[in-house]
Amino acid sequence: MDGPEDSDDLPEQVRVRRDKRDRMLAAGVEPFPVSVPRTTSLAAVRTGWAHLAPGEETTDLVGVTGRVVYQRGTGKLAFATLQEGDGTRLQVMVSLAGVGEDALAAWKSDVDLGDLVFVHGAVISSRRGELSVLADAWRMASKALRPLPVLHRELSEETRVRQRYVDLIVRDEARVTVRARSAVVRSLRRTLEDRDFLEVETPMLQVQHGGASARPFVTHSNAFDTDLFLRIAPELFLKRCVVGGIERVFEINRNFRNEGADSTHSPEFAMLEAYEAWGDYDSIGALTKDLVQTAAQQAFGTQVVTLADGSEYDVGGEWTSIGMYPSLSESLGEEITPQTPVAQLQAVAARLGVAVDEARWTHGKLVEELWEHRIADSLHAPTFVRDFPVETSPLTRAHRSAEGVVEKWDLYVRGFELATGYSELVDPVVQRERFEEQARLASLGDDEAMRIDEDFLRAQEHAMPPSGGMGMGIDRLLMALTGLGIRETILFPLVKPR
RNA sequence: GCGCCGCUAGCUCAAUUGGCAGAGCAGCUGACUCUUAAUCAGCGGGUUCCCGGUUCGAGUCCGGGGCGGCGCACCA
Repeated sequence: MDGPEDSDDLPEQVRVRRDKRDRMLAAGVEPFPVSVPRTTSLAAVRTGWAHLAPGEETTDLVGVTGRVVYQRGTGKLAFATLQEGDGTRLQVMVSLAGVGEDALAAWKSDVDLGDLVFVHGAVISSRRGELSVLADAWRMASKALRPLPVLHRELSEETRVRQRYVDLIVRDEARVTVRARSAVVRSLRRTLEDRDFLEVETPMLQVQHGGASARPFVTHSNAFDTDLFLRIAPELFLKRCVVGGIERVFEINRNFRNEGADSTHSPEFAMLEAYEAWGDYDSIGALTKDLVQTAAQQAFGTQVVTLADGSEYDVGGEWTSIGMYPSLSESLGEEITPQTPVAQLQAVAARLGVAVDEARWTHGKLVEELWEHRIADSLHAPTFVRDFPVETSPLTRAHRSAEGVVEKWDLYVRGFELATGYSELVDPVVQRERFEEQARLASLGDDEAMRIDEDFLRAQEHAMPPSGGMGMGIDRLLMALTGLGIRETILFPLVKPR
C-alpha cells in the first residue's frame, strides 16, 4: 500500500476523498457497493411526476441514482442535484426527519460533488416547486476519489479531449454530440439496409495498402514475420465483394492515414464506403444525398440544422452540380480543358501565386490544385463537383462521352470535402495500366502513390459488374451537420501522450 | 515540418517596470429544516510545464526541451 497513490504529494482534494473512503470502510460502509436497489431513472421521475404543483407531496416511493453535481445544505436539511448519463437532473432532499441523525450526518460528511449516490424516498415537489425525491434512506453508490471540475466555467479544450469522461459529465454539448453521432450512424445503416445493402467488414491489417492516395501506418506481424499496413481505405476489398456477387455492399469502419492532424483531419477516421452494382456515379450520388438528408432528418429532426455558431445550414432539396473544368475556366476567365498543356497551367499557377512542384505535378494535379485554390472555399451549400482529371483518379472509369476526364464527383459541404463517388473502373487491363502509372510515380518518390495489387487485378479479371461507389467521412458528416471541429466529433481523438 | 501564441491551486483564470504568488468555484471547520452555482463566519491548499542561464532578487528576462492552440505546408 506504500505506492505513489498513498504518498503525501497527492492533491489535497484527492487525499480528502481517499480518507473518506477509508473512513467509510472502517465504519463498515461500502463506498463501492456491488449494487443498489434502483427502481427508476431520473428522467422517468421527471416525466412521471411532472404534474406536481409546488409543495405537493406524494407517497410514491422510488429509488434513484445519480451523480451529485450541486450540493446545498442547511442545518437539518440537505439538498443535492443528481445528474444521470444524458444530463437529466433531479433534486433530492435529505432531512433529519426523513433519514434520522446518523444518516444525515453521514450524508454531510461523506458525500462530495461527483459522487454517485442512491436515494430512496417519496416523490414530492418542494415549496419552490422543484421536483424532488425526499429521502427516507440513502447510500453511496460509488465514491468519486477525484474532484469534479467547476461546472460554471468551460473546460479547457485540451482537458475536454484528454479527459472525455469528465467532459461528458460536465458539458451538455459533449453529451449531445456523442448521441448525435450515434443517431447519424444508425440512420446511415438504416438507409442502406432499406435499400438492400449488405454490411461487411474487410481487413484493417493489410499486406498491401491501397484504395486511396495516402501514406500508411506500418506495423509488424510476429506470426507471419512480415510488415503489414493499417488500411487507408477498404475500397479494393469491397470491390472484391462486388465481383463475388455482393452487389450492394457497404462498410462503416476506421481508416488510418499517417499524415497531418488539424481541425479537419485525424490520423484515424471513420468512413462509410458503399458500392452498388449496375449503378454509376449518378445513382451513387443520389444515394449519397439521401443518406445525408435522411441522417439530418433522423438525428436532428430537420434538414435545416443549427450549427455550433448558431447559424443554420440547409442540406435539404436538390443540390447544385458543377463541372471541375467549366467552373475553373469560368473562375479564371480562361478556357481550361483536359487538353490544356502543363506549361499553360503552370503559367496560370505562377500568375495566381500558387506554389507548384514543377518536376512532379501532372496536368491533373495542377488542375485540382488550381480548382481548390479558386473554388473550394467558396462552396458553402452542398455541391457536387463533377468530372475529374484522369491521372489523379486511378480507380475511376473514363467518362462515357467527355475526353480526358473520369466519372468522379466530390461532394463539398461548407467548404470542405465530405464525400467522393465514382463510376468504378472495372476493366482489369486499364486498371493494370493505371496501377503501373502509379508505380512509376512511386518510383519517382511519390510515397502516396498506389502500388500494384495483383490479387485485386486477378479478382477483376473474373468480371466486376459496372458499378457506382462512394466514400463518406463519418466524422466529417458530423462536422457538416453540427459545425464542430473533428476532435469534438470523435470521442477519443489521438493526442500526444503527456 | 515551419511560424506565432499559451502553460500559475483540483477546475477556470489574475499577478503593474524583474520586488512578499492571488481570486472565484471546489476542499476543511462551524452555523442554519425549502435550497436552486444556497447563504454567513473562519481555515488550509503552489515543483508558476521541465532543464539551464542572467540578476541582490525570476511566474515575469535569455537559451534548450515538453505539451497544447492558431496559421502555413501535406492530406479526406
